[in-house]
Amino acid sequence: MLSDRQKEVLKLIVEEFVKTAEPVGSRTLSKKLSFSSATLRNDMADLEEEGYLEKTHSSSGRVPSEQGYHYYVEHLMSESDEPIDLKVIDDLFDNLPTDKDLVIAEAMKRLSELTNYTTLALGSQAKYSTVKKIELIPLYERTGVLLVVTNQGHLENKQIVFPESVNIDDAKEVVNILNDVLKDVPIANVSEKLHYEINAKHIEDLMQYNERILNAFLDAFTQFAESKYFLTGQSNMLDQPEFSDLGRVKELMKFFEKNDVLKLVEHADNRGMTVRIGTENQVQAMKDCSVVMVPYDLNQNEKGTLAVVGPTRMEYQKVIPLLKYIASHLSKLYKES
Amino acid sequence: MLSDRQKEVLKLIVEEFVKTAEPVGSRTLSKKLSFSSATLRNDMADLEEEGYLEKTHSSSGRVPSEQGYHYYVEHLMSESDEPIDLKVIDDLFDNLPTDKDLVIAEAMKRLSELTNYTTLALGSQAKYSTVKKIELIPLYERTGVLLVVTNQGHLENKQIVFPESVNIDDAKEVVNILNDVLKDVPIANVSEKLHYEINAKHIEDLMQYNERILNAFLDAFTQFAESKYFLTGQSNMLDQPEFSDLGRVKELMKFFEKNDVLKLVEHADNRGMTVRIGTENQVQAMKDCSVVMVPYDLNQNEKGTLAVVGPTRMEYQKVIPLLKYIASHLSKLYKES
DNA sequence: AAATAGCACTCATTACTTGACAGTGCTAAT
DNA sequence: ATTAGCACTGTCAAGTAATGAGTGCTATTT
Repeated sequence: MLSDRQKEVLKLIVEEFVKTAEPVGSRTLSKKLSFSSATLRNDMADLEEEGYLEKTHSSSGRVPSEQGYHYYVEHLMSESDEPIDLKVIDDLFDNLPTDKDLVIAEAMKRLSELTNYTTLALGSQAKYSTVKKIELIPLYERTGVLLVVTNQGHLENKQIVFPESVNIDDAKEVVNILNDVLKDVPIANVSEKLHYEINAKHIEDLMQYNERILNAFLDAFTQFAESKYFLTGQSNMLDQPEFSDLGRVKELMKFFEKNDVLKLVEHADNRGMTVRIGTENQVQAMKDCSVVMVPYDLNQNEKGTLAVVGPTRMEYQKVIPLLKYIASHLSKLYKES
Repeated sequence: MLSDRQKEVLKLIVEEFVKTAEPVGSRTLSKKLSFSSATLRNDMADLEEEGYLEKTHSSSGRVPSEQGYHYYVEHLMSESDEPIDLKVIDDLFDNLPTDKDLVIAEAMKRLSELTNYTTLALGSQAKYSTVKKIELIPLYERTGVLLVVTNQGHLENKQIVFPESVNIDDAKEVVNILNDVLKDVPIANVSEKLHYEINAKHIEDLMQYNERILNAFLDAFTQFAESKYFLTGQSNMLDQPEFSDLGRVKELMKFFEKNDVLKLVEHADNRGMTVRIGTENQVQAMKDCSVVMVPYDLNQNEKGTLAVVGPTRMEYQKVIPLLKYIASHLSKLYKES
């Protein structure tokens, strides 16, 4: 068990290190706590033994370990002294853009500017919704736009060019049949359903020489399955002193460029905040980074995720309330509509 | 005027420097050219005086100047010795995805992998096309998706929530009127036209208490005006030795993250290749970078732009033919449909 | 028993020096 | 016109030394 003073020491070390990015020594602490540096050195040695602190080298000050950060976030963190400025966020929700995706994107952009970290948002994932309507909008004799709309208002579109053998009325006929067959079918089951019904409804031949439409159609569904995400403020990380090493920077930027970022928010607790610190992220490039995730409601069944990616030495005090604030705003927004 | 030998010297220096990123000295050159180093030193001094070469410090080898690169690209560059591998590109155009935007994105992705530089593509810009169809797809009693399709097959959609005072039939009525009024109107003129017609057609009151629809609608047009672009392989630049300096890296990454990248391809010659070297890009962060741009046909009136962004020390020999090859493929693709 | 003062010791960081080396420009010889 | 030879210049890497922040331990004080 940690003594009260040890807790206080740990808290101060985390906060000091977050602020300065320099290992914290006993002298610094003794200025804030009315104990001599020797006394605090003993506490620090104990905290290190228990795994809450680390040294960068044998005669350096202490730095919080991953365990130390966790303990801080879960037990020691208090309300920030300077109250957080929510104006920029409130302003957005007071003057909502009409496009919901834009709300998320903009909120996360502002969050990333406010915190100087990178933000990641997972919006509503089309793959969990059902087909509402399929439509073919003709443009010219042989081109048209194929639309698929889901009950959640997601939309995928494909421009298609018909082969000469197909006239637009045939194509419309196919679309009508598809509408009948696929209405209210969950996106995930479309492919299966389609194969089954193509036989049952004897539209096989119509489909066959309309292969192009079928393909465009299947393509649209494939794209639904890809989850869209918003990643903002990648370059903010470059201002963090932990990325003063070129190798690290490369590694991180390449990681951000890959679509692997989504792995970061996998298996997040979708009922409350998740904090993953350093190596818990299971990604080499992120071993000095923390990810704070908060779920938000998209509708009764579905949750999205908002996350902040920063150095382990992150201003948790500031990030966590901000994230929760935005998540609750978004949840409310989706509930209303 | 440059003597033949001087041209040869310039060519070799450019190619050697492109390969090694090290200033080229007279000894290196004399191994490839059967003249003594002293002779070549004289030529180098002349080339420097004429502005084709530079020194990094008083006793260093020579490095091409911006003018030197230009001369190389315009007069000295020859076919690459090792023929360029077009397999990866051909493969894409042999197995076309149904979505055209995807073709561009994928082509540029492959180009960026092939060259290890960053690529930038400007696709067809909706703002130059005309309104083909406006549609409202109802989802539930009070929500729907508003669609605008252009003659080029571009599409913008907005999910909208009606105020209680509006029923969906009213909304549909508005959409019908808009369809009449805006059909074949260029996107750029929509706003003007709309204001004029709202008065003329006496739909003012319908519109007024349907403000939300009108806004969603105007939003859709605003989004059309934003040009979409594809930027790929940003982190490739980090492997270039010119970006071994953290400050530079930061600057570049921040530049890529802003939407300013489009400035790079502004005023490009849309009839043929444009090469902008170093400071010609008018962007601080790009002062050691070159941009090679090639236009491609989207249709009779409209051109897109493909560009490669790399260090000034770029493999022009490899990049230029590849870019042209992809541009011609894309032009053909758009012509067919 | 808890807290503190004092001291030897450990690393990291910075500044400075040095030698090796790759290259130049110039002059004199071919 | 070309080349050999040489003095000179700047960069880079390795080595050295001084500085300083911080620790652990022990003996002493409260």
